[in-house]
Amino acid sequence: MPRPAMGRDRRFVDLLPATNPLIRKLSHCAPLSKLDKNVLHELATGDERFRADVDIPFEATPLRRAFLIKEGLAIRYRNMPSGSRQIMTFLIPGDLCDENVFLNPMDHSIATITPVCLSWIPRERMMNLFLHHPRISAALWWSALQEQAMLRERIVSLGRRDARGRVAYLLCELYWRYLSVGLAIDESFRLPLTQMELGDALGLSPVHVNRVLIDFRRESLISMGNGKVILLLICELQNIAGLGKGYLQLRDHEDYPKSKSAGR
Amino acid sequence: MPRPAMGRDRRFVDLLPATNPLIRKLSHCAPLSKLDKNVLHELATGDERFRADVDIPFEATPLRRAFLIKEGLAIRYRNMPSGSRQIMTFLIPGDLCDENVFLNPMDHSIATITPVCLSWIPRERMMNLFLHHPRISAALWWSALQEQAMLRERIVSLGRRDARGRVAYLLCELYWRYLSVGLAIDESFRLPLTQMELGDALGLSPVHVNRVLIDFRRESLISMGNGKVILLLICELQNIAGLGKGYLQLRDHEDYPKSKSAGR
DNA sequence: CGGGAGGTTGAGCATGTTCAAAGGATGTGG
DNA sequence: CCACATCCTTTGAACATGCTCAACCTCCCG
Repeated sequence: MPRPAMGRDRRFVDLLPATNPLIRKLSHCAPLSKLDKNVLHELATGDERFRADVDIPFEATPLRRAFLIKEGLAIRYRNMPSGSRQIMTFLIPGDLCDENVFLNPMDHSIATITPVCLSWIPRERMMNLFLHHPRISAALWWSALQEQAMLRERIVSLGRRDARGRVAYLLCELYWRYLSVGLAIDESFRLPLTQMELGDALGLSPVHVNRVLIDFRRESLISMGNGKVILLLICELQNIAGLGKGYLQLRDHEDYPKSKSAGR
Repeated sequence: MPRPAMGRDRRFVDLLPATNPLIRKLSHCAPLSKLDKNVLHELATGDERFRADVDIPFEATPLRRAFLIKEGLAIRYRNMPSGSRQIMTFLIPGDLCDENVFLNPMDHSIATITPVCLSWIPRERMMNLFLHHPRISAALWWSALQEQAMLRERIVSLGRRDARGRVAYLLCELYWRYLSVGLAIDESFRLPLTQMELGDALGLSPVHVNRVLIDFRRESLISMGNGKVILLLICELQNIAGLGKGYLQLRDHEDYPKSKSAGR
């Protein structure tokens, strides 16, 4: 039986997003005007590229700023004194990361998994958003709340799901997130993670991740290969994760602000 | 040896906060003008009181709104199909909870632990904040990011800390949070949780929580009784949790917006 | 062809779980 | 004021899920 070899095949960049993933994501959060979208489009300035498997440096730059992932996959992680590592979050295109988030300098680190293209957002430009673009402000807040919900869901995973449930949930979460920025096709998406990285995200040992994945494949729940995953039976995966039917789909705004425009 | 009886002594309400905890919390996030503070003060309208150990109902009200905890302790939790429960978050005075956060209707529930006093914030008033009070907007965003950091820290707990580390961290987190809204005196604060509830928050069984707590007391790290905890050796607790010295203290804004006032 | 990274497999082990029972504290009704 | 009921804590012992360690395998790439 040929090995699926899911892991490091990191030469590819993401499937091309038709539209700016940040705009796409925030559009789910609040209705944005043309102007808002333009502002967002010009928010993130010069691109900077990073190789795979490197830390994104911070201390180098004294001034704090945010950045936006444009392409690639990164992680927010923390090394424990014991030598183990916990991956807190995967950062995918469209994700915004404010360094101010660091409660303490180097509370954690951010590293690339694949090659990453990101662009920096100076502090004052971020502030201008709040001063002059209330709908974007609302969208940012709302988006932060959605991310909170995702983090809470991961807390549930680590707290109360067994290994199978955790793996199943992670696959679903990543699928939904990629879907919401237009980077999943059908039930498949790129997942260039080693089993060790998966373990570090799931609070499991790599070998146990391995066993679960093998089971899932044997049960025809998923199929992997070439750094891509296909979720063959999403419903069943949700079941294993203990989620109701459409559990974590990102819900769009409903009654969100029909505010008067607030141009710069 | 007399039992410390930490658990249910829920008759007391919180120590009286000298000032509005929300304002107190957001002041850490961005410099607020007098006006901002007034707005915040009048943000949350009619008080509503709940008994201990009841769910806060939502479906009853079709219109979505947020609420603010004014007094008491509540939890955000989820019941798993298996019958177990995961507590995602403790809600303490000053915490804002937007029902929109629910990614899906009843994605999870909110229940009181002690008697709780909260007040509702209508949707449109929330929106006005973003339209007319940019510094508050920024503070809200920033506060949401801080909460994210807290959630990530809990992910680390559940993913990579052993039982002792989890308990130690939780105690520190609650202590810091109470401190930031002025509800901790010295190293002690009210903790009206049963060991079962602690277990549900920590992803541990109640009996194991028990054993850890007993150890901690034997080691004179903490002291409990009457629904109060005293952290006798915070440094050592942080060590056990694998945190550096001042790890999770809430850091204040530094270079945050010195924006022009933006009165209504 | 050789080396390295990652995947697979097995066996013993450990942390934390489950189940069960008993002990204190508190509140209620007789 | 006592008896009882309830809720929480404490303790012990068997058990289980997932971990560690170690080996081997496979693929890819230089």
